[in-house]
Amino acid sequence: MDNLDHRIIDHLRRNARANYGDIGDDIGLSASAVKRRVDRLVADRVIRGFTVQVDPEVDGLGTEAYVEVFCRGTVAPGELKRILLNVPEVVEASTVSGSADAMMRLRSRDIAGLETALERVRDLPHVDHTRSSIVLSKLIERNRD
Amino acid sequence: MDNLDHRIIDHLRRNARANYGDIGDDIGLSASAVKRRVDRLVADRVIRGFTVQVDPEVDGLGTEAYVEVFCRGTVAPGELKRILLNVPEVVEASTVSGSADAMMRLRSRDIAGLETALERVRDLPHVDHTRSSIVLSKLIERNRD
DNA sequence: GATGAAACCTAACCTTT
DNA sequence: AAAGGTTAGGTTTCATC
Repeated sequence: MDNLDHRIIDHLRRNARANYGDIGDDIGLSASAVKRRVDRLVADRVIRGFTVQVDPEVDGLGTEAYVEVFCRGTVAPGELKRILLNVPEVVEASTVSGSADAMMRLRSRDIAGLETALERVRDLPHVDHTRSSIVLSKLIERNRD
Repeated sequence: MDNLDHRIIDHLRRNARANYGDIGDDIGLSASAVKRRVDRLVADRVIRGFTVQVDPEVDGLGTEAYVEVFCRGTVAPGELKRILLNVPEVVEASTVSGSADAMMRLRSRDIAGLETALERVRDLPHVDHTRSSIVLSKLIERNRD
């Protein structure tokens, strides 16, 4: 992870479909040297994937909520992950410090979709209750994912 | 924006560097038909850009927290946005339903960086207090951004 | 959807440090 | 060894039909 790797990542962040020659021209390496570095970055999981930024309206998932999950007793993170993966609306989930066991981000078509997803989460084993904050309007979104 | 466009976008979400031929094989179109559609999706700004998902440690932002913001009185969303933009650690912010006025996601180098960012948030005008949940481990991350 | 020329990817081989 | 450059082939892109 030297300076050249950082500059390659910067370039790919701006355009993940850039060709190796152009990246190389930018940073002063040959195309094949760039390819070798990109391959290594992918193999080392420094680069997790190449993706596309899409107009949110497109997939009809305009409704979002932050939901804290409170469990009964102690639940291992792996177990929690396994059970939360059953709810497709769960876009993100992390164990957190504080009184909640986990924080999730949910995405759905509309409020009704959110409601059914929340019912499913509350019916999962170990889950005691949840506490939701429905997103009213997005103020800031600085993409670094 | 028909079903084929959706399937192209799904494919690109999984791998933004996929070639047109492979996408075509997946959905039953020729490479050139796929290219025309992708070009159109980009021109129409349905596809906003192609980017890369990188290990957060790489840019030294391995520590993450969800933070609820509670304000004194009522604050307009635009005003809240303006003041939160002053804190670079705020990666995401939304107004939310419930007792908090906003939910933020913060990213920083380490816990100390999080602490100073939180101090800055609490010192902003209108902000009364905050409630933080520091991420211990990420369980799920289904990318839809 | 097909065609073909230009551009690109990629792996093997060579050079340099 | 480790990292970059060069070459050459097969593949992909992309404008045109």
